Amino acid sequence: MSANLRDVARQAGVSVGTVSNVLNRPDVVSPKTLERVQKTIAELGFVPNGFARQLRSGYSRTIGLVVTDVANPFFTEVARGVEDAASKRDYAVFLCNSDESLEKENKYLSVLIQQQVRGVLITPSDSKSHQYENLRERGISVALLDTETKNSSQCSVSVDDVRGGEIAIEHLTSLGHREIVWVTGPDTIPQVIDRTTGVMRAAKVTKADISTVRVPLMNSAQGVDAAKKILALKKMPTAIFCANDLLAFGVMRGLLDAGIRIPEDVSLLGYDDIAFGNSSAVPLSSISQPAYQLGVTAAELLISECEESEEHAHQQIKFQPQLVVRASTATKK
Amino acid sequence: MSANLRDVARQAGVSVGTVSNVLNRPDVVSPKTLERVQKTIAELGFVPNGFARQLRSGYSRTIGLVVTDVANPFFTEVARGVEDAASKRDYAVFLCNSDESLEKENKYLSVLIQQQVRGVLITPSDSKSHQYENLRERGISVALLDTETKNSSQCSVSVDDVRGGEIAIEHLTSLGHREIVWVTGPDTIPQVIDRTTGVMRAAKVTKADISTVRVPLMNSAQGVDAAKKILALKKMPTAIFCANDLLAFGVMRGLLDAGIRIPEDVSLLGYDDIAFGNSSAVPLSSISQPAYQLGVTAAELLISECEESEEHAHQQIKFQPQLVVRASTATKK
DNA sequence: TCAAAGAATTGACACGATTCAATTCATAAG
DNA sequence: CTTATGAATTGAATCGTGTCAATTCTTTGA
Repeated sequence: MSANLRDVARQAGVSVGTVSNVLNRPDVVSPKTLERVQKTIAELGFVPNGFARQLRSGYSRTIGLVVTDVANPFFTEVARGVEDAASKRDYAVFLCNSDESLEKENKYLSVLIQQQVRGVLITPSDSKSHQYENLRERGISVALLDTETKNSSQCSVSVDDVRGGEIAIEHLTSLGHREIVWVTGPDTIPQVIDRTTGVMRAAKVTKADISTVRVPLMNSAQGVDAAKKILALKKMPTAIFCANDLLAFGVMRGLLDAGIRIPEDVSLLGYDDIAFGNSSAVPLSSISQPAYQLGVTAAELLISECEESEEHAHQQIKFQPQLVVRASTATKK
Repeated sequence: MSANLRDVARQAGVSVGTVSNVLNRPDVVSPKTLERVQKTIAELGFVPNGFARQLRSGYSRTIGLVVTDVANPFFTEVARGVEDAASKRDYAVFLCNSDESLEKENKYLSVLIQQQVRGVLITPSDSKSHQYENLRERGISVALLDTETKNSSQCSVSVDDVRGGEIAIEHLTSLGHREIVWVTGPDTIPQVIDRTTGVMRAAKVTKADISTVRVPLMNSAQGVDAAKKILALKKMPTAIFCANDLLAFGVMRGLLDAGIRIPEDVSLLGYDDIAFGNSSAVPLSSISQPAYQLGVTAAELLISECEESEEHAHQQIKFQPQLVVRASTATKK
């Protein structure tokens, strides 16, 4: 079996306390012993047992990241940011996938509690959930990711989704579109709620006519379904705005297959600006979000909250979305 | 702070041993006490401390998954399979991203050792690595994912990459192509090695002429670079085969931007058959792999190895790739 | 009513690291 | 050569749970 602290101590001819010091406070041990112990550690291939360490210290160096869809490149980009930032601080990341289901989300939170994570970064799949208090009572920091928090008792890092919705409608109306279909997911998802708010607000100002097509999940298969629903409408819209790029790709495929041209017959706008956007059948115009940056910022914020819990001031950081125009949107003919 | 075993025991008026039995062997404790203790557990919101538990038992219910690129939809699909299967068995998954770097891979393996994972599923970023022995000595099971193992002392779940390479070249040559460019990654990556073997073998049989364009990473940005290199070639090929779809998307973009038509001027074939394939500018022909199934199978195999380490017989499972023809490949004119 | 068998419960010890008061060692000043 | 001081090292106690031999309680049959 693998070596433990005591083995190292015996081998190096020092006490376990000293070995522990070598690992955690190398400055208090003499250079000579330091070197000798480190050599022994290397020889035995000793790796400290994380559990024992954390059992004693009370804290782990692990954080949980709960996203609604790992298959969505937007979230993998976020995850990459989280992982890079965490790794820099020597934290490991548990990546969990809630699939937009509150049930799965709660299940994973339970698992994370058992794993005694130090903090959790979560993209809530439902606008109201009280499970988070539960975590905090256990001393686990929680920060909201890609969602703005209502109460200031927690950190959040988000992108202004209301503004994103506005920008989208402003863009489409500036191209002359007034008949717009808004393709979106369940109205329990925070991002959906906010983007809808922005859409409706901008529609009022620009006198655009919005009809909503709602699907249960925000992936590209559902986008194809949405396209069918749109084709079945009494009156075809002149523009379509989708709550994320995956939906938009599905809609695009559904429409192209039905012989509808983009953007000649209908303009199509996505949200997230995932990398594939410029490789799609018609390069997709979209609302861009700083995904990687979002992840990095969130992880740094969470870890700093974990480590300085007393003097930590909760922050709500909000990034601004940006319009990226490619080929799928054009002026109304 | 949150309650522990001792608190529950005191509150319920029993010993810690009994509470522990309630949790782990409820059959040995009397129904009356069982109920009382369970009620107390609920009242105090007690959740067992995973560390202490695992420290004592020596085993965690956690596995590590190391992939070369989380941003690649192929791997997120694999990861999804792993997670679903693990979750069914009550295991949590650490998802790590090696970015095709041996250094990062080793770093994550260290982290996984510290986290005392029960097993590791890994897509090696280099064909030879001895770190795995290190894990096994520590009692951590290791199974290879998406790579065939040479020695039968470990499990592996893979797709026949040699055959995949052959299928690809057979397809292209059957369309009349003889001048083919093989766009691929570093020849240290196992998949690259195997696919190259298949390519060369089939090329010999079909008398095709293969020239290789090698890029350091297998993502779509590198694909764009590869397209530039291809355009700079003395003689344009009539077909291009890419080691994965991301590369192919990049190549596609690079060529289309340069005014080259696909498949009229050149046929393009990818590998992985990721979901975007049918949404791309030109729907991409590709070699399909059962990604989700790969993940599920690997996780089940690994977990069964973990739990029945004595009577476990190592298995090498190999799936077969399949050709998916879309619009990016056509007969040579 | 009593003894024996079986069921239920107990509680000390172990897991492997961290912590910190106590001890030993090294150095410099008197 | 002593002593005072600070640096380095030690090792027992501790974290929260699982295990298991030992103990107590309950039931059963004569």
